[in-house]
This record gives sequence, structure tokens and C-alpha cells, in this order.
Amino acid sequence: MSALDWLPETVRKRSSVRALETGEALFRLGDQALSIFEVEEGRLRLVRYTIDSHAVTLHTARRGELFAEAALFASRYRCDAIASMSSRVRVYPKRELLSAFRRDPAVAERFMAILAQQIHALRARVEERNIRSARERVLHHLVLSAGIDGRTTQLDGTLIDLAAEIGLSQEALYRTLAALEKSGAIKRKGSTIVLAKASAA
Amino acid sequence: MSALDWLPETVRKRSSVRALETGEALFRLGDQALSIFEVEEGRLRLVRYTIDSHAVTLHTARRGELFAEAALFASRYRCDAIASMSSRVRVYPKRELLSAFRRDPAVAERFMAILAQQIHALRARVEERNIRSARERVLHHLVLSAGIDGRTTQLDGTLIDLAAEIGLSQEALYRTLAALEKSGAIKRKGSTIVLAKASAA
DNA sequence: CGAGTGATTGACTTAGATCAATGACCGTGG
DNA sequence: CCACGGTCATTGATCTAAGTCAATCACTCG
Repeated sequence: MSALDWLPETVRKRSSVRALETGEALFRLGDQALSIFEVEEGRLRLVRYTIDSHAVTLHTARRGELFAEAALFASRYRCDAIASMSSRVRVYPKRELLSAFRRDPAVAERFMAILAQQIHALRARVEERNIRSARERVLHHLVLSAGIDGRTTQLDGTLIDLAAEIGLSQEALYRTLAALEKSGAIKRKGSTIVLAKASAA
Repeated sequence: MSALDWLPETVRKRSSVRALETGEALFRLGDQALSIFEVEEGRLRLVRYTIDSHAVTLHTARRGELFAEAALFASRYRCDAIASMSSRVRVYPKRELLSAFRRDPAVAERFMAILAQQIHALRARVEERNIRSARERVLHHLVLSAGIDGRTTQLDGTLIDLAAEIGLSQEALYRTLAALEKSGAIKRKGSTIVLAKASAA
């Protein structure tokens, strides 16, 4: 799902690549917003800091994902982008993109579709956080992240990453997964999780 | 915050209104995606079903909210939209919107900006949910929802609504607000909340 | 072969959910 | 015009699930 395959040659040609070491910043809050990005390899976390300097993850951009889209319509970045592992990102100058949108409405539409899909994912995530119970939350996540068969989830990161993504402590996640497996609601093999046909309510 | 005020007359004129009783479906998974919607009154749940017919909520659309934007770029709806109370929605035919986008790139860009802003808001919301402490969570919300002076928040709904929005029980919110006021971190007059200059970390 | 990280489980603590009661306010219908 | 039912705001008491601290094991990497 390389998000920007649809881009016209002119824009793609003007893009560049930037490599980042673990912990390195792609941009910082307040920097001039000149580009949007696509993760080619690795993973970046968009983080903001609370008043007491506590880092909070806004989003984890994974391989193939587009991020910092809002930069197109803002003059400055509103958070930090930090590589959480050795990564490579493709850099799309926003001037190029905007003029491509004006040139060809189909390109603009394609981009809108990507944004709409992002909104979808984020809303689902917020809804997930509304679920108090760890068990139900995990099940909700597994259902939505399941592949075509509607039952199988292939974890792409560690369980620690997953815990952060769904807003649980790692311990709570481990315990919940163990309990779900013991109760027969799921089965695990390595980094694959399969929901049982009839997962009790 | 009627999201679509920027719409050209032609599109606005072509919109219609649909009333729904509690439990009534606006659309179902697999239906032809012909429109996007705005909640004028009430509340709708976007739900998907697991293999074993268990409902999973993707999103709850509230008053003033735009939803099913992804329908613009898909041929069919991918979930059910069910009124969770007596509701009224405004219906925007997607043909009209799409042709407006093609006619005028500025309109398309404006829409993109709205989508990007949505993504922004949603990320902030997810960030908020990452804050465990009720006190910090409420403060965070107040900071982000503060008006131009950066300190004053005018509540638009009830405290119960606010509690739901930030993911706390109403009681927890009442208590937290009371504690914040007692400690001098905020001041309240009716539905106005003002942050103190130096809110301790 | 240590150091570092991920996965896992146990023990303990606590913050927030839940249940419950009360008062203020408001609209409504008899 | 007032009593009644409903909702909102508020506070008290209690309970519990998830966070936190801690220890162990497996594995990889330099």
C-alpha cells in the first residue's frame, strides 16, 4: 500500500530520500513546513510534549505510510517526527504537490481519498480508546486489524508497540492476550493472532 | 462549526435532509455510496460486524460532524450507519461535490484542508487519551480547547458531553474540575472555564 | 559472553469506574 | 399555577481493573 504510487512523474522525480538513525529527528515542532513524507523503511513517531515535558505519541508512521499531510496547508510543523528505528523516508516538497493538484483534479482526488482513509483509521482508534475493558479493547483492535479472512492479524511490530498503539501497558496487553488465548478466544503462533470463529461477547 | 459552510451554492442547494428514528439505518454495508453526510441533530453509529455478527463500532458521529467522507472515493459503503437516537442528517450527493472539486481546484484544496484539520483534531484526541491521569487529561483538553487568549474555554454542551468527549466518567470529570478549582488551577463561571496563568505540572 | 530488548508472570497499589443519593432547574400537563 | 418527571450537577462510598514495580527467561548482537 505505497500510498503515493499514483503521483505524476514530475512530483515523484522531485522527491528525495532521507535516512534517519534511531532517535534522529526528521523535523521539529515549529520548523517551516516545506514537505510531506512517506515512510519507505522503518518507523517514525510523531510526538508532542506536555507541559511537563512528557512525550506523547500522536501517531506512529509505518512503512508505506504517508504522514505530516497537514503541512500542506500549514506554514509550520506542529509536532516532532522522530525515527523510532533506523529509517528511510521519501520527502515530497509541498509546492510540487500543490501544483500537481491544480494541474490535475484526479491527482487531488486521489490525495483526498488518502486523507479520508486516514480519518477513518483515526476515528476507529478513538472509538477503541472509549472501550474501557482491556479484553474488549484488544478484541476490537484485532477485529479491525484482521486481514481479508476477518480473523487473522499479522503483527508488524513488537507487542510493546501494539500496547502503546491501543493505549495499554505492555503488562496489561500480555496478560490480556494470555487470558484470551486460555479462554480460547484467540490463537497465537509467533507474531500471528487468529480470532476464534465465535468470540464470546 | 458547520464544516461545510465553504461549499459553493450549487452543492449546498442540492443537499437534502433525512430524519431517522432510533435504530434506523441511514445506509448499510454494501449499499451504493452516493452521498456523504453531516449530523444536524442526534447521533449515529458507524458499525461493522464480525464473522459471528458481533457489532463493532467504528465511529460515533455527533451533531455538527461530517461523516462517511470516504464514500466520495468508494463505490459502496463499508459499514452500517445506524441512528442511536432520533436524528436528522444533511445529505450531500457526492456527484455534486466531486464536480465542484473538478470545476475549481480551490474548492478541492479547501476540502483537503478540512480533512487534514480533521486528522489533526483526531490525533490530538488520541494524544489526549494517552494521558492517564484525569487531572492532566482535563488540563490538556482545556489548554487545547482554549480560545484566543489561550486560557478561556467556553463549553458548548453539558459536562456530561465533555466527559464523554475526553473519555472520563461524568463523576470523575466533576471531581477533577472541583479539585482543579480548589487547587486554584482553574476558575469556573457557569459554562466558562478559565485556566490559571501558571498551571502547575 | 555480557548487555540490551522483548515476552512473560507475580504482587501490590491506586485512580477512576460504578452505585447511590441529593438538590437545582425546567418544562409540561392537569 | 403547581406538582411531577426528567436532566444536569454534585458529592459520598465502595470496588476493581489496570497501572506499576519487580523478577525471570529467551534471544540477539557486537
